[in-house]
Amino acid sequence: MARTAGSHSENTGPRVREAALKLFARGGYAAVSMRAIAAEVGVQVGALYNYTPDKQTLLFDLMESHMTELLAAAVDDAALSPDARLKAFVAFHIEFHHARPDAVFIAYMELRNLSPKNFARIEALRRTYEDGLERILRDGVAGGVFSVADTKIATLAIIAMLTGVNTWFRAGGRLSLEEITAQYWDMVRRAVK
Amino acid sequence: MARTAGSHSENTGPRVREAALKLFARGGYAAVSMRAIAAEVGVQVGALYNYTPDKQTLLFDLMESHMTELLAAAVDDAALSPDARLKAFVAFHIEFHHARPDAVFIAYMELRNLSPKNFARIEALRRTYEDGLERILRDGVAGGVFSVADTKIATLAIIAMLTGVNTWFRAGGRLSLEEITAQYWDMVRRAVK
DNA sequence: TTACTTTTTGAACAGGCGTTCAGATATTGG
DNA sequence: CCAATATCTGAACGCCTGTTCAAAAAGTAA
Repeated sequence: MARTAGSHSENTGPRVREAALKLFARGGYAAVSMRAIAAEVGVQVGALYNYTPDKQTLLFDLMESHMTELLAAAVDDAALSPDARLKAFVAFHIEFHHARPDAVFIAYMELRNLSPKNFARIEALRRTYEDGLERILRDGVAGGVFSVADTKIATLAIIAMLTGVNTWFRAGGRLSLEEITAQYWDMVRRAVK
Repeated sequence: MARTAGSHSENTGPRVREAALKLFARGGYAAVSMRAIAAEVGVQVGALYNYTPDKQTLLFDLMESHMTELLAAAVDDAALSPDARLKAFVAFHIEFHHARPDAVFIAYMELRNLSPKNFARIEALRRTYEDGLERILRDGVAGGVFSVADTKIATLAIIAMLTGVNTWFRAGGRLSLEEITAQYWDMVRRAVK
């Protein structure tokens, strides 16, 4: 056997990435073999190397895509009030992360499996995202509507708090995501006031 | 060669656990081989099996020890005011976690590598810890000094926020742990007021 | 010294790992 | 229909995996 009927890189490529995303999130990068990814796709292991030069790059590409999408989606309208901008950030962060639990999990858990160079690139993207929130806080402090001792620490604290939702929230539970978002916004708002 | 000069289980046992803790935290459970742990201890791989029946149990024992120590150390004096109790909790959580970054990292990252039964036991311990904080919040709400819409959500939000310190704080940086603790207490206090 | 226990070695087991590549088959364009 | 290209298979490479165990050396107690 060789090329299979209907095979096409436009189909197989995304399916390789989807399978890797799912399996890495479920079992961890180190515990997932290339053969397991191939089996999930329904292909022999050698075929994966048409779509990635190696396993490490496959991981990095997933993380970089996630961070790039995050940055592209995180729009901040500096014309609005700091309060409105912060509220929008809270809602955006919760919603965006909730919609892609696997990518979020990987982006937070598999940093140590990146080569130093790849790690630095992902970290730079993350810092850019954090800077977006810190800018809001700084503007609020400058305008006298927020009161935080250190905007960098408040940034990290807020992001950690919001990202934590992903570790426990499951749709269909006691509260809807909207209710949870409202409560987090309430806590964040008061924490910086 | 066989038994080595000076070898004794009271020495080797703890060193096996220390090596496993360090290497699991650094590289992840799945990526760390028993041979790597043995090399860190300075022993051949077979010797490890005098100290653990298998790799999985070694991981579980590390996590269970950590959670047990956490629960033993987290004392809450219900005679104090909710405010004082919450402040003590914040300081305790930051300090306790800061003192054992490897164990904390493992306890949060390697849950998926536990067998279902072991996972359930660790989760029960974690829930017990969370319940301690929630009790403080509930008492504060009942006494009218705290105002939170949902004590369970506030519990999870606060713990996520505090645990986040471990991901970025390094001694010798811009701020001391005491200053950071003060700022987090400030944010937590206002978030529940 | 002797008998016994504790601890470690070193080799072995069966199987899994990431990666490579020649060759085979399917698709595409002329 | 034919030639060129895209895609996949299947086998192989050297190496690493968790675990087991007989044998050997060190420690202990009489």
